[in-house]
Amino acid sequence: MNTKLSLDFGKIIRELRKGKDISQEELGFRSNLHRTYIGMIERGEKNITLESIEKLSKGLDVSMKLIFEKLNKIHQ
Amino acid sequence: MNTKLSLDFGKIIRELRKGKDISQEELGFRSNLHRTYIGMIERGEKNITLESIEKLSKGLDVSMKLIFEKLNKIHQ
DNA sequence: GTTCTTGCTACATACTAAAGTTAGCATTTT
DNA sequence: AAAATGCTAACTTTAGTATGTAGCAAGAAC
Repeated sequence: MNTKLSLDFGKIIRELRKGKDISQEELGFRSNLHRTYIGMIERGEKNITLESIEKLSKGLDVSMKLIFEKLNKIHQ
Repeated sequence: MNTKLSLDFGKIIRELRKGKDISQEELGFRSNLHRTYIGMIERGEKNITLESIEKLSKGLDVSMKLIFEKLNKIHQ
């Protein structure tokens, strides 16, 4: 992957995770995704699906709406 | 699939498409996705990826942010 | 009023690209 | 040194593409 979109999305996830001050592993637990997969997402290497976006949003305790509001600001 | 999330997402896409008064095939052309895939998404049968969400949003001429605002209202 | 189109959608199947999951080790950071 | 992250590689599952069939509605047409 590594498209502008996946890179921008990863940046937002990393920013939100750091804002909560938790590790990739901890976010992995909270969102039921593997820690290495979290890393791939943050690096923009994967094209995440809707279900996984929802898992991440729950793990980060934010709404998907918020994620896309942030994405809207930095993307394009 | 056919999770609550994919069903809710599909409902919003169908609603937006009908609002533009275009067919699944026409939306397929505009978003560079296959016509049958548009149908599957609207029926909640597939777990769409971020890239395809962006394609759909461009084809529908709305922002991803708007899609998730609408999703937020009906989902959960 | 029953036959032709015509357009749209549902649905089945099959293929191939890539998402999702995991393990292991290297590298960076604190 | 320990904790966190990067990175690779292998594997399973599924998204996404493609083609084809069937059904339904509306409308025109003879």
